[in-house]
Amino acid sequence: MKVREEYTCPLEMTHDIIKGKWKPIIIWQLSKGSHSLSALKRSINGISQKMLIQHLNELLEFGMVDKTMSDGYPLKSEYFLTDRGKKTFEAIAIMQSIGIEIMVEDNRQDILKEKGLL
Amino acid sequence: MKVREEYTCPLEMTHDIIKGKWKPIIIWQLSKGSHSLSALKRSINGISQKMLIQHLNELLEFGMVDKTMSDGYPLKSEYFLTDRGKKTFEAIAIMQSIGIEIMVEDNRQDILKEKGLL
DNA sequence: CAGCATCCCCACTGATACTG
DNA sequence: CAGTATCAGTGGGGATGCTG
Repeated sequence: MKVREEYTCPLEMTHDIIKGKWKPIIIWQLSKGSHSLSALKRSINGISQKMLIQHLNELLEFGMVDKTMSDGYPLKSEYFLTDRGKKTFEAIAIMQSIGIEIMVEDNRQDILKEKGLL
Repeated sequence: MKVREEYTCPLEMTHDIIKGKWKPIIIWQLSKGSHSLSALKRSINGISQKMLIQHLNELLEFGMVDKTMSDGYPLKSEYFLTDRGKKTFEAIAIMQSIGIEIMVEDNRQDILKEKGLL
């Protein structure tokens, strides 16, 4: 993932972390209790395993996510949000509420109702 | 700009709006009082005029920004946040504060001090 | 179940030059 | 000042197949 070499404003920092297509949803699902790769994959509509792992690794690099591994079989790894990741979740929660408002204003509540968000 | 055709979750909606490289900073600067193209360009480090206009137009499409034009010379146009844009600014303000925290934790306060953010 | 390696494409970005 | 047009590079995203 390509990030600016120089940050002239803190906003650029957070944006570089958030801008990946799947990152907000991954953080969202991590906070909702999905911790294993397979659970995350199941809970995120349309993501491929490769993209999931790639974005998780980037979140690891940014210190938003931490990971535990067991070495026995079957393999089991767990991802969870760090404090920094939890803080970032707050921003993502607001993004979620904005998305809901926009969909309501645009009369697209159908999807929200389907998902029990309304 | 490419967006998902189908939204399975409101978060994807907001993310599609925010993901452009310059959009958060543009919204930030709009809320800080830069309204003309030239003022925005001056206040945003490293943006080209083309990218500025392109992102502004996308924000117009999403209903985050509105615009007024006068037809005399010299040309004068003004961009400003809609209510929806102001709401989105709230999320961006949080992103900004997260960025500040990260830079402090990573001992990169130098930039923040330069800009009077600390 | 968890994760890596390849290959490919297209969308985003950016530089430059031109117009009202 | 405000905006359009064109062209080129690249890296993010996705499909697929393999490994422990």
